[in-house]
Order: sequence, then C-alpha cells, then structure tokens
Amino acid sequence: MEKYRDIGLKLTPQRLAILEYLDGNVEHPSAETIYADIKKKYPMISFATIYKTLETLKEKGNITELTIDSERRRYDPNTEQHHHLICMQCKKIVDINKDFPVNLSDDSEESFEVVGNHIEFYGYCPECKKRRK
Amino acid sequence: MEKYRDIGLKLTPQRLAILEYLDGNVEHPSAETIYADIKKKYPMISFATIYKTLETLKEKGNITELTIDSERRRYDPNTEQHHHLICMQCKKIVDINKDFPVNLSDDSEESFEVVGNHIEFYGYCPECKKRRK
DNA sequence: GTTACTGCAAAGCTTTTGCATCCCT
DNA sequence: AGGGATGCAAAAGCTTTGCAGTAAC
Repeated sequence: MEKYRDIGLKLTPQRLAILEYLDGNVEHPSAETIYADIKKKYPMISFATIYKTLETLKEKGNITELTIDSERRRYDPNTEQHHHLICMQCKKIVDINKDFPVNLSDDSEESFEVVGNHIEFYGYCPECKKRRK
Repeated sequence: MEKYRDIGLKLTPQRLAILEYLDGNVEHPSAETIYADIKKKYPMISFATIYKTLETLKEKGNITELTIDSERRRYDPNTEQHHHLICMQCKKIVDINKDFPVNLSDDSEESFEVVGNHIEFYGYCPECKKRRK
C-alpha cells in the first residue's frame, strides 16, 4: 500500500484496511459490505470512517462511485475506463474490459461537452439463468 | 389517458394527474419533483401515493426507473430503448435516440444472458460549460 | 359490494454530520 | 505540536409500510 504514501492521505490502520480490501476487488461492494467485511478483521472500525474514507478516496480519484444500483451506492477501485454487466436478479456486477465505438453525433458533441461514457449491460448471470428455467 | 384504461389500473384522479404529468415528459424527474409539481394542481396528493403509483407503473412496464443519479431515483416515461447524456454539474439528463453496436464477446454472451444495455454519456451541458470557463 | 387506492404517520434504510478524542506525520 | 482522522450518536435524506377510510369498477 506504499503507493498511497504521497497522495496526501494519512495512512491510518483503518485506511490501510480499506485500501487493502479494495485493492484488486472486482465485487463492486457497497459501504455496508465493506464495513461488514473489514469489521471481521478490525472490529473497532466505524461506519462513519468507512463513508468518510470512501468520500475522500473518491475525491482523490482513487475509486469510482457506481450509480448502477438504485438501492445503495457501490464502489469500484478500478478507475480505468470500463463497462459493466449486471444481473437483474442477484444484482451481481461484472467488469467488461472492451472498447466500444460510441461516438455521438456532432450536434450533441458541440452543445454538450462529452468527457466519457459508461455502458451497462443488463441480463441474468449463469446462476440466476439456471434458477429461472 | 384512455390508453391506460385496460392495463388493470384503477384510474383515480391522482393517477391521472401522475400519468398526465409523465406523458411526454423528458425531464427524468424524481419522486420529489413529481410530487412538488403535481401538488400545485392537486394539493391533496400524498407522497405515499406518488411512490406507490410509480412502483405500480414500473411493474406494469409503463415507466422505467433510472439508476443514473446516486442521490435519488429518477423516472422515465419513455420505455423505448434509448441512452442518456448526463451533465456532471447540474445533473441534467438528456435523451439520446441513436443506436450503437455494442455486442459483447461470445464468451460473455454465453455465460450471461444479456437482455439489454444502456449507455450513459458524461459531460457538461451548454450552460454549465459556459459557467466553467 | 368488492377490491384496490389514498393519505397519514410511523418506520426503515442509507448516508451525513457534529464533536470530543486520538494519532499520524 | 498540529491538523487531519476516528468513533459515537444523532440527524438527515429518501423510500417503504400499516392501516383505516374512501372511491373506482
């Protein structure tokens, strides 16, 4: 976690636990999940710390907040441009690392200044697909 | 609003007001906005009715719930496949009615059963673009 | 007459905040 | 030593729910 040494964060044990937990995590966890999992190892950590740290990391650009799940916010430590495949039943979210040509018309581009895009693919994961049959 | 006569809904004045409000609406309003606007004409309407009606309309497939805004749910009466352009500053949401070829690889298609997709374009609207200069 | 809908208030969740204390740098 | 971070508890949204009364069919 040395890579966080110089981004202007105080490296407290709580933060290191959160950073370690998120590092390489592809589960797109919610604050609740992060809290529950980290509490196993660091029972003293508080919810407020989780939220405040996530907010800080988001501001610093170390993580991204996903707006995929309308019931709760989810966080993604992968800040590279990528897309997502979402199971409509169990809400599982899977990364899609592929580029798609999705240029808007000149009209839209000129009026709006477009800086990025994100594609959500909806469907059913293998497990839920079976269950539905 | 005759078109709702046969979808199994009781057409109460409150529902007609909501249906009329949403019909052709391209503002992607939140429950709060819908409530506030309808209250001007029907001061007796309650929040619970707004939420329950939106839930019912969503189940019937008459409207779509957007997960674009992490702070609140927004609703879209346009249930045709389309995409959105989102102003990162003022949160305005604009429809994009254009098709994009975004097929996943066979791998993903086979494991996941993909039934649809939604593209979010992020940027700054004309007004906010000016303000930022 | 039934059944579904409305409105109110209370409750439930998720997320934020104030503040005293603590500890990283 | 100083300033940011933590933890607690309270508060603040947004959304849901139970229930009695009401209205659409």
